[in-house]
Amino acid sequence: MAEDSTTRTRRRGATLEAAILHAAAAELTEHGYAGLTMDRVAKRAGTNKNAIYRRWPDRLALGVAAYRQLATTIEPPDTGTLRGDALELLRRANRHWSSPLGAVLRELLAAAGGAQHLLAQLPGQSADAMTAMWLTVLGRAVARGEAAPSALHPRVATVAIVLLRNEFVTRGAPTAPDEVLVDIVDQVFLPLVRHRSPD
Amino acid sequence: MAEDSTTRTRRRGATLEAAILHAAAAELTEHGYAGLTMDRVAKRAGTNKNAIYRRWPDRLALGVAAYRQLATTIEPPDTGTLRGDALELLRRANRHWSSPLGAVLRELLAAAGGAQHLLAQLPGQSADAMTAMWLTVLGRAVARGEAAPSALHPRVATVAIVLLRNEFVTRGAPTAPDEVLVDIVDQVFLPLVRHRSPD
DNA sequence: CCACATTAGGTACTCGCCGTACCGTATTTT
DNA sequence: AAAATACGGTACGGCGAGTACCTAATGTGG
Repeated sequence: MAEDSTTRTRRRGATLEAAILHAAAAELTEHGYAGLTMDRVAKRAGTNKNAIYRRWPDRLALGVAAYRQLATTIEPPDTGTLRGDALELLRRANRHWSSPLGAVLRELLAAAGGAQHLLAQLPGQSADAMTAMWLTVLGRAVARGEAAPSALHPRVATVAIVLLRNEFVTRGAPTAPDEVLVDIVDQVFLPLVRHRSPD
Repeated sequence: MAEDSTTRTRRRGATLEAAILHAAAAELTEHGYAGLTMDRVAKRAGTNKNAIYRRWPDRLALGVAAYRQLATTIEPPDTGTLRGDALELLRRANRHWSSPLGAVLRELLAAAGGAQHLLAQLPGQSADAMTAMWLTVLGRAVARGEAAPSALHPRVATVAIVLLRNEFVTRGAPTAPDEVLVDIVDQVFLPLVRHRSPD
């Protein structure tokens, strides 16, 4: 058949799915989740809403899937000191949550409410991954004698990151000053993991 | 004029405002914020949307105002021990966040995004009020010698409640088991405020 | 190489709900 | 009594989610 400039072979399957996700990710960065509309995604992907609804049940699911495209997974740091590792982790989180992408993440978290199956798909958000990272860092510190073994406790290990997240939730803060991160580490995290009552 | 059964003197001003708020509060408890529609509130209050929009700029503002009707302000406990006070505060928060009203609060927080002027109107949510309560309790503990004076630090004082809130945010948990509260107090809060590095 | 099953594309539609406009009428104020 | 104010009724514009239905392209198995 005639291949004029606007005609390209019809996409299907994985190709089309990738195009939709790409379009959704672009819309997400430009307009946020609130401004993510199915019609615009469809138009931008050069297709229509049917193709989207055949793949994702609703707007939220598409939003989560598109966000995953944008988020990168991270490796635990190893600066040699617990203080350095903790600060590095907090700074990474601070950068991410301060970025437009962080704003999108917060919108998605809000929209997901308490739907675990969706929350679990948000990288760096699944409580398990975050906890594992802090336990890794803390485990090395225990081996170096920088922290008490009894500190290897999920709730203790993640105190710092939880406190930082709180800064974003309660203050509507766009970004947390570095002093806050230092404060969290020096006033809360390090005292907590160092001197622990023998229980 | 004839007063048949359906005719009552037309309400205005504060009377009407109270009726609207009452209706909105009822809708809020029955359907949550997501299910709070202006049309239903108007109908339930026996008026129409005009009367609402003359008073509140949009649905969110009405939702916040209605929530305030439902939420009660609280006094700091005084059980005689820091552990008792802390547990009591956490249990109160747990009860509230577990209740339908707590779900509404989370919806409102999500919808408000980072709009301080609205966040500030949510009782028990304004960071200041919460912080003040914990500092009060902690101050008494310091006076009793149960905690180090250096623990009188906003971020330290509120650690426990922040951790509990985190349970609700990350797990979509409907309620936190009491063991979690005890764990937070004994594993994190008390160790932190008791043995602090002289710094 | 052809019949058939899939799946994309196009379009139009329903539905819910926010927010606004207009206008007549009751109540208050002067 | 007249004027100003605020309520009540109703209708409407707009947007966006999700659905229905049909046509056309693609791929697959015989």
